Amino acid sequence: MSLIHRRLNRFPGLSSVNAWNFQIRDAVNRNDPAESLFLFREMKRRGVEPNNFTFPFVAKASAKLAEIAYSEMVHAHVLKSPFWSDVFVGTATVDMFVKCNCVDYAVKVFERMPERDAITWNAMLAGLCQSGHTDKAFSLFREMRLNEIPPDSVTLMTLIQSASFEKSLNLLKAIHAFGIRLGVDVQVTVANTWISTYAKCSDLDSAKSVFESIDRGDRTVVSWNSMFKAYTIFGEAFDAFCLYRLMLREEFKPDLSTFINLVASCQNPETLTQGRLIHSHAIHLGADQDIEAINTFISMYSKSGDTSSARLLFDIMPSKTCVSWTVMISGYAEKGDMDEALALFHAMTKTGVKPDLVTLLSLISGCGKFGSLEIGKWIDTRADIYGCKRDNVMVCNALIDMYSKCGSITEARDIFDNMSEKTVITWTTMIAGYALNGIFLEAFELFSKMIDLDYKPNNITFLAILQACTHSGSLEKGWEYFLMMKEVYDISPGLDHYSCMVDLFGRKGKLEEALELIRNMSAKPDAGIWGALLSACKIHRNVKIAEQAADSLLNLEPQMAAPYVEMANIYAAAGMWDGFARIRSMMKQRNIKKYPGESVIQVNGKNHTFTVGERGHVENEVIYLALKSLSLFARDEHIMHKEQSYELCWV
DNA sequence: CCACAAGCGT
Repeated sequence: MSLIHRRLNRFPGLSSVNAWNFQIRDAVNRNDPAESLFLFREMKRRGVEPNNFTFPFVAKASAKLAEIAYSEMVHAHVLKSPFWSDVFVGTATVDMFVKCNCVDYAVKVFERMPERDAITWNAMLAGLCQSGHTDKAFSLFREMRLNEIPPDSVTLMTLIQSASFEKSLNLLKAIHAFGIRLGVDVQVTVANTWISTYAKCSDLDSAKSVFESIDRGDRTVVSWNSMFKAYTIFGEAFDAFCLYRLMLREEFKPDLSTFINLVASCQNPETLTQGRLIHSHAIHLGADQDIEAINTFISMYSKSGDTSSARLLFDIMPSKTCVSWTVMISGYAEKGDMDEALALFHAMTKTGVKPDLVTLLSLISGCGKFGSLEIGKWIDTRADIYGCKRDNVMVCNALIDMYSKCGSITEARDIFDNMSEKTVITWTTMIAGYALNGIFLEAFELFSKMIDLDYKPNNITFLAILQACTHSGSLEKGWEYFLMMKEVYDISPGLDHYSCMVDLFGRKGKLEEALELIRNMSAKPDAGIWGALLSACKIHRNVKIAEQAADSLLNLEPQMAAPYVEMANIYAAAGMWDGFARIRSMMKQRNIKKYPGESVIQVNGKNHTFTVGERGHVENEVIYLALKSLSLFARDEHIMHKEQSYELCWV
């Protein structure tokens, strides 16, 4: 208080409103909204009445704080003052409520304003667009036009946000066309927004053509960066790299975002070299010291399989954020090194960095993928300690997935049952869990329950339920779901769905039907689908269809050994030795080699490799004895499942 | 004495 006193007394004119106004404005501009609001209260306490300039400043401060309680207070003061009808004050209030995520309040203020100008309309429009009230936004926009408020470039930018929110290409094209027809001045910023929004709406070509339409001289580094980001979204790492070279040739200076967007396009081992080049160029230009950039580089290395480079960068970075730790942890978790991931997690909490949702989710999903049930349980019991409540839908979904992948289906179901709020993903995960664990009746039951409760299944839900059908051999049920998907939910089946159906028909020996289904597909059948048909032909010894399947398969992937081997076996089983010989010579001619499959399992951090027919492991005898008893056990299980699926025929 | 409100890429 004394500090304030001293500061206030330094301004002789502080008895006047203006002096207070400047203090309040300065605090906002210093990015100290709390101080600004404090000064406002102090001013009121001393009996100085705010004027029409005071409120917009205070509203801006409250908008920055984004606390509804403060905003309501400011609004109450506005209403009590004679300036509530002022356009500036009203617009600032609308904006304040928008920034507090209180669109309803903003609308109320907007509707009561006796006078509005273009900025008021734009502010209101932004509120509706940003909060996802797209329909309301467009009806406001129509009203705006009826009131003959000419839309400007800000209006246009605001509307683009709604297209971005809806991820609707049609909407975006409509707004783009509208902008062109209206002749709104095309500033670079507008063009840059077109680029990134086209990319978000999955239209890379339009993004490219907008970029190319900007005059060379008008392009800014943001234009280039937006293009890199676009290529990254589409996974076009090489195009991004070529564009970067062009950028340098045209003597543009890359900035931090350039590197962040550019290196983000390198996500797999094939692009590792390119990622390295970009990283070294960033070092060369001194753009490798920023924490966010380093995080992106670490992510690039670990996703490309170069964990040691990732770790090196991680270890030498001077300070680490939650993202840095999370990127490194998920690098290990995705690779299956759960022990190292967990060790790093401990180190993270020890350092005092609080894990966030992403940290937990990547750990949990790693446990599921690699069957680390113990670690998974450990994280589960501590989830709320680390700031992620166990009632968080995403955490619960991940836990259901983890438990069911580890075979603990009852624990998965327990979480499912205790969730206060479920999404389609929750249901899908649970159904997939049952399918994976061979508990098909539950999967089907859950699916109908889900529909009874008015959840709308999506393409992944249908994939899960079709997989349940495939694994239980329930052809009729599968066909029913397949039709339901198209006819009731208007979801066109993807390659995976077709693959399931081909598998189902194939296993039942209905090879003609399977082939017919493939022929009627709208999309081009992929290797998985032909492969499913081919292995079905092998079971049911149908040489004719097998030849077609193998033929299509070899057209798609001529270097893949499996179809040759499969086909050769089919010929052999049918006693067609000339066919067999033809395949063998084809393999020889095309230099196709079949490597025996390997199976790797990690025990206590050591890799153990097994190949077909090989008995070289030190503990060979124990292992194969255990394996034998397991397969006897599995046979019993199998019979049980078969009975279960017979039951289904009566349902 | 001066002045206040809207939009945009990572």
